[in-house]
Amino acid sequence: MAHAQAVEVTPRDKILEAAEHLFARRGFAGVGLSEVAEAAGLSKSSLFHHFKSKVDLYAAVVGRILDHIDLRMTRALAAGGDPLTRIDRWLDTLIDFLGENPSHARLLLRSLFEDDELTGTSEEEQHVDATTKRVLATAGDLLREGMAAGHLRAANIGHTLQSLIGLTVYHFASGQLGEDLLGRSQFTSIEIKRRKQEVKALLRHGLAGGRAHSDHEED
Amino acid sequence: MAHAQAVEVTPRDKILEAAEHLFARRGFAGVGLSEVAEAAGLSKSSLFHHFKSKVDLYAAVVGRILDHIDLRMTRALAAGGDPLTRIDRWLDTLIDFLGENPSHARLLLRSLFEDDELTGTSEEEQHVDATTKRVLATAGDLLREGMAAGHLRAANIGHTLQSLIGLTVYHFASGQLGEDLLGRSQFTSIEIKRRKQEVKALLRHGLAGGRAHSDHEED
DNA sequence: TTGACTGTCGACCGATCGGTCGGTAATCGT
DNA sequence: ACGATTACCGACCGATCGGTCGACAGTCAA
Repeated sequence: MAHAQAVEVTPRDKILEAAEHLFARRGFAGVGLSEVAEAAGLSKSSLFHHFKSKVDLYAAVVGRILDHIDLRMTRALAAGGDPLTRIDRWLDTLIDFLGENPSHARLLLRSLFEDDELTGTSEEEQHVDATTKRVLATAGDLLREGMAAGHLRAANIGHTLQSLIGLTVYHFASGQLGEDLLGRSQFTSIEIKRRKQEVKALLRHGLAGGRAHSDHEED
Repeated sequence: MAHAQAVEVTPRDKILEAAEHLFARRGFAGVGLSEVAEAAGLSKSSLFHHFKSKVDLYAAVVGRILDHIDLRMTRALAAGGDPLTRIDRWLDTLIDFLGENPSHARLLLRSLFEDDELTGTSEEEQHVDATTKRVLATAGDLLREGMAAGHLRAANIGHTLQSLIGLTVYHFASGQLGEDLLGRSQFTSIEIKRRKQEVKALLRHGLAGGRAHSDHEED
């Protein structure tokens, strides 16, 4: 038990870390493996000892992020409560996760674009697909539950999920444009907190009527 | 006036068209110029006669899309009406545009990611920046106007713009995932219409309370 | 001590990358 | 009729791409 994997940072993890940064910034095709190798402190040949191809490495990077999301979402929902409370906690957890690291949202959004062509037959890629579906199915169930209980307006589930992704993942993936619109980085703790407030307010009241509506609620 | 540019499809346009498709699908780094040349029916060397570099071509492609958006948005707002009507028309116009061609939203979203590094000193790239800022500034003014008139809840302008982009551009850029969630392509006329309804409903009522709220409004 | 296994590496592969160059055919204004 | 300009092309460039291969050091079980 001298070198248990608890503390030790394996070379595989160093590669994944470096690759995550690079893929998030420049995309699958925009990153060379020599670059990844250098950032990970290895030679290019050594990468192929840990991953059998570039697409395999990419899938592993995306899969790791999805695993984190899956874990934290599941944990957030397991805490119980009525649907509205759980949706709130679900949103908080998601936004916190995306706000932790600028690479996360970028990579997730990019993976939507890229994997349309990345064939998708390897084990790692199937895992990505399965985890994505699992996370989204859970969120869909949550919405359905809220609607059935009358806490949520009856809306199209698919479109609503798309809206939630757009409101969260896009925001933290928007890079310089988002920063310009906000006046400061999306990833400062104050802006992360504000994003939660704005998204929740939008989901509660829409954009309508400061005057005609009750606006005495605050977070 | 034998060959006025009204009807004629210039080779430059053919290149832009081909490049738009390809860049939208695989991104800046993922597309080779030989591929663009072939799709446009030209040799690679000829590309450099019309565009001085790859980044110049890319900027021209993005710029052309932004010009279309700018034109149609401006026209939509010029028709007048109270703020809520104009916001509605602004949304309709945007969603119609994004729904017309799957490349549009993809390319716009991709350009957010890519241009963080694409230096941005050329004339074409400055034009892209300027047009983006103009479109967003117009939309921001529209929101401010609606809030000042009391038609809209007082919300953070930057975050609200981000939300609107997320609700529209992301949706049409989401590719296979969005298709899976919807059960059919985002670009069928029925799903485009539905997206308008769902976004507007979200902006009007939020997600809250089918039971406690009035739900007798329909589009 | 040995043989198997793991991790790392440099050298190398064919292919493709963005881009240059010199030349040719057509079209233009004068 | 003619020089200039426009559009296009094939041949070519150095660099980099993803990926392979054989060698070498370290660890561990037998």
